[in-house]
Amino acid sequence: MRKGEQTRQHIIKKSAELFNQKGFAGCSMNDIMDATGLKKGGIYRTFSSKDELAIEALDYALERVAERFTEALGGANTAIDKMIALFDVYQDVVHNPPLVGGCPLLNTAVESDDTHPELRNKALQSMHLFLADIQDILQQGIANKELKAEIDVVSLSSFIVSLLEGSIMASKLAMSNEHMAYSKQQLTYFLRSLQQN
Amino acid sequence: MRKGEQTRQHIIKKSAELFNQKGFAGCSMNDIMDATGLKKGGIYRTFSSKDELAIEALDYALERVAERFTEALGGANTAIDKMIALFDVYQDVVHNPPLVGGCPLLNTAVESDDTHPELRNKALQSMHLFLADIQDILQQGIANKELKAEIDVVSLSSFIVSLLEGSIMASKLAMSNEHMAYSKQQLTYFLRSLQQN
Amino acid sequence: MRKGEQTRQHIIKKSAELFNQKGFAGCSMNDIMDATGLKKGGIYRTFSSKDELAIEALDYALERVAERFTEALGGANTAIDKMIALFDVYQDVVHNPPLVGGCPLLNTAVESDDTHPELRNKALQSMHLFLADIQDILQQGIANKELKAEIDVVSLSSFIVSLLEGSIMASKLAMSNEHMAYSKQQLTYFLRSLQQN
Amino acid sequence: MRKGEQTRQHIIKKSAELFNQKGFAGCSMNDIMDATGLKKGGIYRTFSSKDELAIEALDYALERVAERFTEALGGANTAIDKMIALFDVYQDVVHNPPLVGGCPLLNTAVESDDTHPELRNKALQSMHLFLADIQDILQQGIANKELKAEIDVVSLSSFIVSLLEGSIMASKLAMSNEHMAYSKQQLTYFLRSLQQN
DNA sequence: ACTGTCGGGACCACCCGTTCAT
DNA sequence: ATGAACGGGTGGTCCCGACAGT
Repeated sequence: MRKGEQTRQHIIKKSAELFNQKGFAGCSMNDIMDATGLKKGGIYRTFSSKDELAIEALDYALERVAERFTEALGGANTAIDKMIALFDVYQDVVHNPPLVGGCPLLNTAVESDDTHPELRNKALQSMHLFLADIQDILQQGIANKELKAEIDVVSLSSFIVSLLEGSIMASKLAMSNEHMAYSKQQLTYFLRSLQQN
Repeated sequence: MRKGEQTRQHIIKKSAELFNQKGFAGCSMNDIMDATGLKKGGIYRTFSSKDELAIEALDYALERVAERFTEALGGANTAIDKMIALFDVYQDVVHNPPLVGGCPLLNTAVESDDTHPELRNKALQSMHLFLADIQDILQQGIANKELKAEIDVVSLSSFIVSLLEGSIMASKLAMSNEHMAYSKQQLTYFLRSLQQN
Repeated sequence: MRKGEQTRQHIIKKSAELFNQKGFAGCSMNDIMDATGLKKGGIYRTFSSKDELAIEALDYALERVAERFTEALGGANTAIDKMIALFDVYQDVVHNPPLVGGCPLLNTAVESDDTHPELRNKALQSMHLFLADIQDILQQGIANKELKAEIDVVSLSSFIVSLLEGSIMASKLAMSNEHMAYSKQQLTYFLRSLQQN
Repeated sequence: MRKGEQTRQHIIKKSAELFNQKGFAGCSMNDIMDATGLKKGGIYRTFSSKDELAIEALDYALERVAERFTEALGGANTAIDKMIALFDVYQDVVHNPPLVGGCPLLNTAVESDDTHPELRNKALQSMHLFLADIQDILQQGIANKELKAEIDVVSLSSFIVSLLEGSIMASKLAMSNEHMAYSKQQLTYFLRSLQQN
């Protein structure tokens, strides 16, 4: 890897964490300078604006989290187990989240929905991909006769994503993983009621 | 109401809306000046800092939303109906939310969890109150033999709040109320499975 | 005069001198801070941008010089004497110009002709006014039978302005008033040849 | 010509045009990078600073214009015709100047007289050479009995240079060659009055 | 007594001319 | 001749304190 590319990745990684913790508006280029150890010139030669950096950092953050979901899904067999596995990715969101600062999809969505269309769109696309993956898994579960055929997979996948993100918010706010655990527990009950007997 | 108190309420109302849309860091005192029509002196004589204003504005915002929830609960009879009624408060979050900018609990939680302890605490207290209300209702449902006795009301209430907030995030992000509707639908199925037969 | 208006005039005066010496691009807001004794906040509350300040400062500079020309013209009787009087305004351009830095019309024209349309326009309008004044005087000279009737006043006035401005440039460059004096001398010879005998 | 020398000349030519249009302070090294197609390193390996480049570029610019004057003088026979020929070099200063951006002597003199002694000196030397050339021609005219013997050639040459430069300023400002034409016309009248009969 | 004008100073995102290893 | 980095400077905004006019 070329030197510049290394620096680029370094900046992206550090700023992804900062933006995810402090938000786009709440994080200054000085913060990023301090975190990366670079000076203004070094950052601006790589990224032409804070906006551009934020977008690349968000891409990075969403990818890192997506990888963690993919890993988690790989360790589960049934559709229900896979849904539960999604919650395990954030089971210790308070002390050991997949990305420091919590879920970048949630953070970006909430900050940028009324203010920053470009970031909003990135988050939206990410949610669509997430929903599509979950729909595939549920469909598979129906095909495998694990789940009842009458399930509305579009509705159910939306419900699962909303529950996951809401639980992350609640647990981070309360600084306690209990809300993650409760949601996972209730979801387990619910999904069992959707099993084909 | 005294003149000063009127001004105070006016500032709070306008700034609550602004903070709820643009966030604390993303909203300047100039924005508030423009929205209220007052000058710096007028605002600073009433509130000693942006922080203080933000806190009062958040109180206001949380109260307004709480009122809407109380109203909604008043129109429902059973525990299950009441839970569904909560989702109806945000059923048109995209075009007609109880407060412009969406849910202040969600917005504040996400922005301030890593940055602003005072706001975080307000949001946390609000969530605790919300959870307690829901727990009471569920308990009542159990007492009334509407709901099964073995339900863990702490867990279930947490699950419902998480689902509600996550749905708000998803619907605002997608600029479509469908996610609210899906969550309400799935929750309805789930709660039926918890009914005492 | 209100306090703010005093400050405003103070900023305009100081920055007019700075811009006239160092040019628009060559003069930073920090230079203006130092010269005025104010900080950024104090300047930017009065002028919304460097551009706006530059325009007001140029207006001021052009007016100050125009006053000096008007004064000089008042002290002369014949058209020829008035033309000579114009050169006397800048006769000690090296050590005692009407505005420190030299002629704002010349300075602005040369710096902004390819770069800053708004300033260019101000300078152009000023030149048009100057030309019109000179034309009036020449016309009067013809009417009074001081000057020959066949004189092309448009052409002659343009010639006089060009000569004046070119002389200012030459004298400032050489740091010697001799070029002003030479031009005045030659112009005197020339105008005598245009006298009606 | 060696490769390095070619590059050097390319940089000088392009930057001479840029400096002549935008001025020294108004033109950044990035502008020069863009115009030359070279990167920072490539420019700084050839010139050790922006100052050094500006000086070399000014030399180049002044030489190019001097060549044009020499050419023009070659096409004229009498002293008076030669003086007129000088004005023809800039007769279409608006659309076809000898160097894009206008007269480098004028531009440099006006920008640098209060700010950049080194550039100022270059311009001053150039004016001295110019004045000397004109004095020679006028002296020759006197020797040839074309012009009256009592002419003060120092004064007259200064007058002619001032007129020429002032006309360039006026025409560029007005974006019309008329001021050049007027000055040439009036100068013609004047010089005729200096002819030996 | 109260509202708004005025100003401070830290900070903002970003660009500058420049250096140096490659 | 380039690509990478520097660090101070750019124009401009921030939140806020002080104080003057009514």
